[in-house]
Amino acid sequence: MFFTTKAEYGVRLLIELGRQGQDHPVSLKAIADAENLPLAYLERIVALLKRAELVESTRGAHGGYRLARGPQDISMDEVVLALEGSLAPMECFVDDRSDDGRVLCSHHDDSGRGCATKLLWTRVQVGVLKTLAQTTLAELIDFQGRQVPRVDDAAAPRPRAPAPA
Amino acid sequence: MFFTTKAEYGVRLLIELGRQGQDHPVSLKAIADAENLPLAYLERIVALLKRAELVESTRGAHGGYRLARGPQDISMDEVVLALEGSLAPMECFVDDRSDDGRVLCSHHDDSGRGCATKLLWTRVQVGVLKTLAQTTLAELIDFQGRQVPRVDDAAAPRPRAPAPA
DNA sequence: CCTATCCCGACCGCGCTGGTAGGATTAGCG
DNA sequence: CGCTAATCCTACCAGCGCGGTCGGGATAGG
Repeated sequence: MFFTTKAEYGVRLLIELGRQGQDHPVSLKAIADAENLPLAYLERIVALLKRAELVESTRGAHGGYRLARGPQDISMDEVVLALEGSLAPMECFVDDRSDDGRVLCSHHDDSGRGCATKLLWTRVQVGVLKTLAQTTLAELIDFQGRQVPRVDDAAAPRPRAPAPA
Repeated sequence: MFFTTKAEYGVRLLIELGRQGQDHPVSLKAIADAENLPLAYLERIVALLKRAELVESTRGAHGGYRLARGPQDISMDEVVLALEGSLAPMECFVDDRSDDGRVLCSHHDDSGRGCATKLLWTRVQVGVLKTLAQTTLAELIDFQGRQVPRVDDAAAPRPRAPAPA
């Protein structure tokens, strides 16, 4: 499993916020009901999004949350990073918090030569980060709008058997 | 964490086998010593590789393991798939074992509309699978050979501040 | 003041990961 | 014919992180 439900729920939450528009705050209760998610758990998740300045909150009665920016300005790398902490593909990767979600392998040398898996995990990580960065919240909201359930709606470069049953 | 140590150890194991050449079998003990890994645990890992027909074994004294094919014919998607089971980015993705490691989301509909995160996770998964498929064992072995420790040796498209301290 | 909401910290069961233990089987070698 | 080096197999176990709950505090509208 790459990601935990934190990422899943968090993204669902953002989508729900995006659907509602940014004029009025939406209560967590409403989102929890709509998406059928545990409210108490959502509270902890939305806290992560707030710390990352992806959502803003209004306290008190009729309060709630709203997106801090337009959905087209929210890319998924920020979101997933905020929710999951870091995106290390492997345990030995250690966060250097330079600017983006890059992390580095801490095995510089066991037994003289460096660890060869570094190349592999780095490639994977860069790939994932790039994929996430290229997907915006707006896309997901839009996707959910159309959604006549269809596989291969993603980036599915599979020129294969075109004839279904 | 994307991957567990099974993937890490398994890949290291294959690299070690690749370095030794395919003429004589290499004992797990030797690999465990060279890579400083727990032997008993390696046994369970190599069993996965054997089931996937990535390595072959010779029993008895002076036995051991060797690669089932040349390192340039072993791509990492096969390897990681064999070691980790499936590559589902999210829990709701369920293995359909069609031909490659693709898996599908099982939430076809909650509350009418389909789940919007599907687009995101599918993209990530396809990306990872592609990255893995494009990396061969031979590359990793070769990479370890050169290895003057260097970040940005992977696919690092970051034209940024060129001047370090 | 009451209530809806955000906020925060403590707690907890469960499953999986990483690792161990112990033994059975197989094959080269003296 | 045993000894020993190796693969093989199954059961076991501790620790930890995930997913989730609980209780209560702060805050603001009616």
